[in-house]
Amino acid sequence: MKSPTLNQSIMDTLLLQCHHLTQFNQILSQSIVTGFIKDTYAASRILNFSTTQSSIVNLNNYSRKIFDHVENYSNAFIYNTMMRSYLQTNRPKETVFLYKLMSDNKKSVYPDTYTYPLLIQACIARANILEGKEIHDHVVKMGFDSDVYVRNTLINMYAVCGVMIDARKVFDESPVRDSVSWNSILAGYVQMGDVEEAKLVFDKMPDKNIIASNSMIVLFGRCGCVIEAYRLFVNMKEKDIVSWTAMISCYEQRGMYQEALVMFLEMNRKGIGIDEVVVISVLSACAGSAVLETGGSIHGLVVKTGTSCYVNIHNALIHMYSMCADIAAAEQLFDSSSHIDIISWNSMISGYSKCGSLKNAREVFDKMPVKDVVSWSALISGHSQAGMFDETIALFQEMMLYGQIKPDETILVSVISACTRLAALEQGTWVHAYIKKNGLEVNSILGTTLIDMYMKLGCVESAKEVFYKMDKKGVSSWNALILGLAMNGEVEKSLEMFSEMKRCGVVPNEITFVAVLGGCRHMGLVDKGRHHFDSMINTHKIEPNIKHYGCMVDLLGRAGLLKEAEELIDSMPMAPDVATWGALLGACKKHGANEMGERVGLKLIKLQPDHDGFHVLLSNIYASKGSWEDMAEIRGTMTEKRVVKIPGCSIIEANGIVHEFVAGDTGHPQIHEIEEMLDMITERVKMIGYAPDTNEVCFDIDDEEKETTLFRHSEKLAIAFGLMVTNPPTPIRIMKNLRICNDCHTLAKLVSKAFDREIVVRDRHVFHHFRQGSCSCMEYW
DNA sequence: TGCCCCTAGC
Repeated sequence: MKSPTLNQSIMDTLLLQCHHLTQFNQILSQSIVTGFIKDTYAASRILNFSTTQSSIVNLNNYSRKIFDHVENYSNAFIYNTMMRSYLQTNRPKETVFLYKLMSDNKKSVYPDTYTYPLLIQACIARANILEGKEIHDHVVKMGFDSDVYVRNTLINMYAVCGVMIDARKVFDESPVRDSVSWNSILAGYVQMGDVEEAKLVFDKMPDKNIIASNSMIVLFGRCGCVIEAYRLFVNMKEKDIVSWTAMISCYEQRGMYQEALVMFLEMNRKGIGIDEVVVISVLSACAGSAVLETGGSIHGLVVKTGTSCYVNIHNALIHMYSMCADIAAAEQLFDSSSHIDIISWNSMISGYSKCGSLKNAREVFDKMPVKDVVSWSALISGHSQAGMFDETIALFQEMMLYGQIKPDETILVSVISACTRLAALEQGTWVHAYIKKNGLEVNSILGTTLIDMYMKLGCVESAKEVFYKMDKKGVSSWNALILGLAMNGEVEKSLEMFSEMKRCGVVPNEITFVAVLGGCRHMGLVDKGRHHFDSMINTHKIEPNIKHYGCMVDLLGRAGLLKEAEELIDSMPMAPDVATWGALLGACKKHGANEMGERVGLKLIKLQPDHDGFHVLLSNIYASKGSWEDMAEIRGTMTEKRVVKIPGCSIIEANGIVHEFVAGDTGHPQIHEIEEMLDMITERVKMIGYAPDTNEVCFDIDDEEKETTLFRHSEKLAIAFGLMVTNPPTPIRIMKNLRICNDCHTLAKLVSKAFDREIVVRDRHVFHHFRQGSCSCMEYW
């Protein structure tokens, strides 16, 4: 019986004015006392209120109370309302439970066409496709499968679960299809990234509504079809904020930040308005392009429109300022946050790293209450980019020891590059083993980083293995392989891979040609070098850059074609740099072209007065022709200008520790043993024909002293140490900062034979693999 | 009496 004091319209008014829990409780108790709640209409109003006004009422505490009071079950209505309440408050399990309750209730209430869409949504929320299929069977049995709402929800369910065959079946067999049916099936293909099928569906659509068009723009954006996205966008009869946002984020994701910003400005001019989504997208574009000005004015706009209170926008602003290297603005926002989100903490780490303030980055990191993989990644890659390779590896080890975080691709790439730079092969191999053991995906970037590491540390076979196992090889992967093979003396194989690359349809870029020409240079392949240089310009339409010219000058110069090399320098469209002249100077030294050498050397010293190498080369040219006075003058200039000859330095990794030797070094703790070993080496190699090549030491000193200086070359110390602390068949791997000298080269060849050990020396330019008395460089370096 | 389906960002 209805109370005279409470009816539907009074209740509606009361609920409209209800802003506090106490008021709600009054309405509820009045409904219960008067018995008004027994009516489904009243109960559903109260239920809906408690679902939508979660800030006032916690539905969990009330739903069953309200539901259990209902007596009038004339149809499924109250069940549907209840199911929707559960669904909207993220309790899909209870939605399904209620359906089961309804099916075996004794009041003979049956599900209707409204029940199934709710129920199917509950299955989607539970990601339970098996349950969904069961419901689909019920739908057919109950005869609701002709209802367009039910069918559309089924299409949607199959589509979001990725079962496009079933989605398509429901779609194709539908007696009636409305725009939602088309949109739902299209959404499935969009989600799968199936551009071809999506295009077919979209083309067939009778009316290309705004939702479908927006989805297509999103899909084109994700697949990188920017032009198609734009074509669709401009042809749309009407556009909404979603269309604009989709187009902007399409540009943003392809790195076309300028276009994204222009589009945002146009959108503003047209008075479309802004929301949280578009602001975040355009702030990402500002962050990506480091356009601080635009970022700042968007910040102003955000404050004006009051959207700055969203935590996501706050995060995006901090990220934008960090990436634009305006660390002060980022700090200000960060410090003013009432609650700091982990994304903002991470942005601050990246921001400090970007500014090179690694100390601050570490401080922020240490203060963080909870760290995720992004935090570690920002810190580790920050150190790697700052060239702090020891710290990069130490942080990685710290992270692994901590144990909670699985490294992501950025971290792995940073650590592997650090290993490459430090020649820490053991550590690098460990990281690779970790990747394999954990089945992590080796994508193009990670694979290329691994190839680069193995190649630069002289492990050609391991590099090749990585290359062949890669599913997607980018042009950089091929470049790393081609460059690496050439570096390791396998120039023929390198050029073969270059042909193979072209055969696979991969378009070479300018870096590829640096590698190819570099390979020709290492082996003195003048004709091949000329051929590739020409084909780069004429076939591949790549303008040679200064590096390509440098390679060619070096190649021609080394082959003794000094005049042609100098002519090439004269023909360069850009000003030759020190490396180009340096290559010619080196060639002059090699071929005893003292006149040209003197000319080029003096030019170089003018160009870069503080470079040690040119002074040394020039003084060596004077020394070799016996012009001791000129040489003394150069040495004098060097002292005057405080040009110091960079000492030769070799590093060798043994049992996980990197040992460094400098020429003339006496500081190593095991120096006495090393010297004894050196004596033994000398005796053994002298027996098979070694004679010290004292020409290498171009100081004006006597022969005996020359020999001693020669024996203090860093690579000799490293070889001796390597023989002491490693066992065959492990190769002795050494990295040298300068080029290996003639004498050390001869000695290494003989040691590899006399001691039956492989020695791998990476000098400033190439690898030398010494095996059984010969070297992979074929005497050409 | 009423209620049910499809679109965008980090």
